[in-house]
Amino acid sequence: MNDIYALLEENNLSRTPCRVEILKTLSRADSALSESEIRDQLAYSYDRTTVYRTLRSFLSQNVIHSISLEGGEVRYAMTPGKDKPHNSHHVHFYCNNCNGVFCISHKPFETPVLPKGFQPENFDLLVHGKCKNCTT
Amino acid sequence: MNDIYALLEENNLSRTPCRVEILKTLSRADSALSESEIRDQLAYSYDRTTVYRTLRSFLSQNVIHSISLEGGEVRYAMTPGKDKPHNSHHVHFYCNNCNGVFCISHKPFETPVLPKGFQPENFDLLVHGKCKNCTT
DNA sequence: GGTATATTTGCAACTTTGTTGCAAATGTAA
DNA sequence: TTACATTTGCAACAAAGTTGCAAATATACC
Repeated sequence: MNDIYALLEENNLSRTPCRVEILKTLSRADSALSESEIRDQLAYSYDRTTVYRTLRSFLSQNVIHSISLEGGEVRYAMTPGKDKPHNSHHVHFYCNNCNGVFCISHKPFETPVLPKGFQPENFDLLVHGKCKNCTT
Repeated sequence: MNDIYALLEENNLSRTPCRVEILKTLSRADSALSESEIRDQLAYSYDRTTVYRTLRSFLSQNVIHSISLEGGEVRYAMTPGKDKPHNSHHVHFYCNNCNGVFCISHKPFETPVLPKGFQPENFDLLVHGKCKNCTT
């Protein structure tokens, strides 16, 4: 709980109930949540717009990050180790079975050689498969 | 043009003007297009629903594939080498400058070790940076 | 604690996208 | 050319993205 207050303070975000609630929800979530899942899991119901805007401001401060799935679905999760030096390699895992999305911590991974003229800056890898809960 | 007819035939899709148009549009596109970009570039205007459904059927036949960007934007592009053996590694490049999305052909790339219990099936890598047209 | 100021919320409104049902139009095969 | 299977356009509605504005709330200062 203090972590959440600290996180808000670090990012110059005032401590409002909606913000605290959303961070609590995302913190306790096992996997990344969609906007509507977040809304459904809030203890108190906030306006759609408020949740939308709160997510925007968390995103812009890098308090949370979004993961875009096939077909355009978007999920949100706490940004792990926000304070650590910027990491340009991100790995997420999508479970074909339970539809869960997990942030995978990892060392920078090998990246493919790109055609002449392409200058890479960062890498988002989405791995599809079966997650730890679904591989019996 | 004959390629397009052949592609439709191979996939048991009847040769309708809308389908031919959409494939022509995607074929001549340098980068992946959004649904509305496709609609705008068609020589004749088809109903939104028709374009939507046409894209669905192309997707399900793997004639085209979709790329999901940050924030949930979706782009579509021809599936290169649809007939080649299934490739579980996909690489796309998003240009931060011109917003173009490019399919990158490549050899299978090294993938990071996943935590215990996660069973990978395929890998989608989205590289952000500057594309060949924008690196002066 | 009380107040002034800067933020955040809720609500209305509107755009775009995703999606379905249905009847009319079109493609395909015989 | 007919007969049947598909595809299209249109109406309709849900969900998501987005903005403006006034009311409610948080934060800083006395």
